[in-house]
Amino acid sequence: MSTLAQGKAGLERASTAQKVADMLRERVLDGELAPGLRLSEEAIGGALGVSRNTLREAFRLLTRDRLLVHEHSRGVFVRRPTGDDVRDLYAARRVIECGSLRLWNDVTEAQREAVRAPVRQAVARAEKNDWTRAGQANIQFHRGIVGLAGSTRLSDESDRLFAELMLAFRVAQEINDFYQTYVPWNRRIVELLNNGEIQQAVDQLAEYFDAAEEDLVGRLEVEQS
Amino acid sequence: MSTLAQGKAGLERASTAQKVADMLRERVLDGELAPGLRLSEEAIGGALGVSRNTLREAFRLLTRDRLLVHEHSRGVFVRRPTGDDVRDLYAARRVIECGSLRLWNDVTEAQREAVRAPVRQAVARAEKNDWTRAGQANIQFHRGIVGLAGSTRLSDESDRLFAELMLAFRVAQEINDFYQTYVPWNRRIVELLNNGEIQQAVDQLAEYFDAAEEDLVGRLEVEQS
DNA sequence: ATCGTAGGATTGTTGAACGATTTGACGATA
DNA sequence: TATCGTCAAATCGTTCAACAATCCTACGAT
Repeated sequence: MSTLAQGKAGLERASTAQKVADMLRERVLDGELAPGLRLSEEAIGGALGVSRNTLREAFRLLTRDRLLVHEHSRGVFVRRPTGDDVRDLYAARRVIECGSLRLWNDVTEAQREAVRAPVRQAVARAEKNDWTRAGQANIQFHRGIVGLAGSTRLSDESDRLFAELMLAFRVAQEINDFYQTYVPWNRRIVELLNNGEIQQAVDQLAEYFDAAEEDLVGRLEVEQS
Repeated sequence: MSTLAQGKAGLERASTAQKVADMLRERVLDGELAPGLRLSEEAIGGALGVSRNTLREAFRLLTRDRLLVHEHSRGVFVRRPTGDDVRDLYAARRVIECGSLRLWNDVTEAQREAVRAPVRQAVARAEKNDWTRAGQANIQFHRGIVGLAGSTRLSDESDRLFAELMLAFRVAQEINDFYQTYVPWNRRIVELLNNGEIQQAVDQLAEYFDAAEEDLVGRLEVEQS
């Protein structure tokens, strides 16, 4: 029964460490815990009402997700992506997303719609100048692309890359206006896909990555000083 | 100074949890800790002389690497990959490695050599019927391919995929004879690359994945019962 | 201004403790 | 005989307190 299988997910009690990690992840991604900030075990543990041991387990989880960095005997810090990190990030995205996009003709219609729908949303939100939500839709667009590959492992890793990129955006102070340039670009990619011009769509996506990377790295190195 | 930079890596004291995780990782990958086995906190912790808290940190690390699975209030187990896992794994590898291979003409000669050399090694070892080392060289071949992308994040994730695949091999009981069929295949791929026939090489690699996946899934579902 | 050095703060790790959950065996019931 | 509670033992989840190891800072000495 599918209903029972669904309920199972809800039944799985999340461990305290997992819940703490989820809470901290949100705080990091929404910017409340800024990149570079040191997370004191005592302070955070006290504020959240969990023991140091449990908190350290949560830290390990987020360190593995590359949201925190762990320095021996110095503590954990909110990751502060560098220009090199961003280059590495985009090198990975180029391979993953361009490779996934090439599968366009081999996937289900539902998978294809998971690429198209977020672009429509992004366009609509951009017209209302709601750049925050437009940005979220943009991420959904890229999640949809990776989803074409049909691998949860690949999708999970991509989610980590996206999260890390969000941190880089924060360092570069370009939360809102970044997507402005690229929404039409995404729209064009979907058009090419709908016309069956897969190779052109892949090329466009690659160019998008080139431009986005250069832009972000540039702003980052300025901020670095 | 490069010598100083090298020394730095050695200076970084690894935490106890990290060392324990590394030791357990070896034991899992060399088969001493078989897939499906439950890892008692008390037994393992006692044998290794570390406290339960530290051991649990190590477990978290390996769980994140998908070598262990954590079931709430039941403990951690050595992962036992299913047919679906293998399909997911290969879906990811197809995208990552085929996408990386396409970059053949855009990378340094050293990167290309990191693909060729392991194949020569694998061939030499296969001639001596040293299938264990031939298998290791085969992995180096695929690591080399991913390395073409130049992303440590992508390479790290691929290493996790490889490790998980080793577990699947163990469940399928096909440690030694598996690579026998595929060594010549890899040789052919390198030949195509050297001749500049990138697209053909990518196609061959994709076919290799198809065959390997089908083979492995088949043996796995037999073993499942 | 640079270089030790001592002291305080924080992390690394341990061991014990106790509630919560799972497991498996033992009967009771049909 | 098969199924269903019930209960005890084992194990996990989490906290707490303690101490060693390490890092950071401020203070002098040169």
